[in-house]
Amino acid sequence: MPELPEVEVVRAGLAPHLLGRTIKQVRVLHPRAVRRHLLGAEDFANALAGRTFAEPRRRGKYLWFPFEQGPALLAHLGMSGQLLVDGESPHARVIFDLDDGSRLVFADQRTFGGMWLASGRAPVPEEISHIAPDLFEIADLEPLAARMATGGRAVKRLLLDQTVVSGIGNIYADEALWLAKTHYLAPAETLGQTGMLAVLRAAREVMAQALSAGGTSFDALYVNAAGEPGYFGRELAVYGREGQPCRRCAAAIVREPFMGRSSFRCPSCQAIG
DNA sequence: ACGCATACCTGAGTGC
DNA sequence: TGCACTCAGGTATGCG
Repeated sequence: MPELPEVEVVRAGLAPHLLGRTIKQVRVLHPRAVRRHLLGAEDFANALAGRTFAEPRRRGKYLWFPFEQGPALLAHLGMSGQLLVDGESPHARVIFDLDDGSRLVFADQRTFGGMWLASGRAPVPEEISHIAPDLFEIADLEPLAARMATGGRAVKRLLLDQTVVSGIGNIYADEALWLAKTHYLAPAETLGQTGMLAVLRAAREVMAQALSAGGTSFDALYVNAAGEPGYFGRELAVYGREGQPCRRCAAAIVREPFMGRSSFRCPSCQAIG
C-alpha cells in the first residue's frame, strides 16, 4: 500500500533511468491497467511510442511523466502497483520498451492502480487538479491547519481526504495521530489550529523519516524501481500492532473499525476528547 | 457539504 | 488436504 514516501522513492529511483529515454514500443498486457485512458489500450500504446521522457513528477500518491512533447503519462500505484526498471513480475500489466534496450514495467497484483494519458501539458495535469498539494510541497502549514481546524469531521477523515491534503494513507495517518497524541475521531474544530498543526507536522515528520529510509516495507508488494523492499528505520508505532505495548506508555494498542478499514491507536495516549 | 456504503481486485490467512 | 470465507485498502461514485 504505497503512500507518499513510497511513491516518492519510486519516482526518484525512476528519474535517472527515464530522463532522456525514448519509448520504442508500449505493450498493454492487461487492459484494466489503462481503464482510465478512455480512448482505449491501443490509443494509449500508439500515443506513447516515440516520446522522450522528461523529469518524472509527483503529487501525493500520483505520479506523472512529462515528455519533451505531448501530454504527460499519469500513473497511480493503487494498492499493489510497482514500477520496475528491467523487472520481472507475474503481474506485469504494461511494458514500455525503451531505446537503450531497457524496459519500464508496470506491475500490479490487485489492479487498483493504473496509467493513462493527460489531456494537455499543464504543469499539474488537469486529471489530478482535484488532488490537494501534499505535505512536502507546502512550506507553511499554518494556513492549511487553520482551514482544517473547522467543522465536525473526524481528524483522520480529513487526513485521508486527498482533496484536503494529499499523500497520506491509512498507515501514516495512524502513525501521525499517535505521534501527535490525538484520537482519530476527534472532531476537527476541537483540535484548534494549534492541535491541527501538530498533527500535520507529525504526519510530515513520520513521512520524512520513512522517505529517508527508502520507504516502509509493510508488505512484500511494495518495492522500489530496482525491485527492492523498503526499510523503515523507525519502527511503526501503532499500525498492525494490536495488543502490543505502546512505545510511550506500554498500554495495549487497540484496533477499531473506521471508514471501512482498521484504525490503530493507544487507548491511553490517544484517549477520546 | 457531509457521511456512509459499495465496487473494483487477488493473494494471504483462517476456520472447519 | 481442500474448500469457503474474511481481510487488506485508494479511489471513484452514488445515495440519503
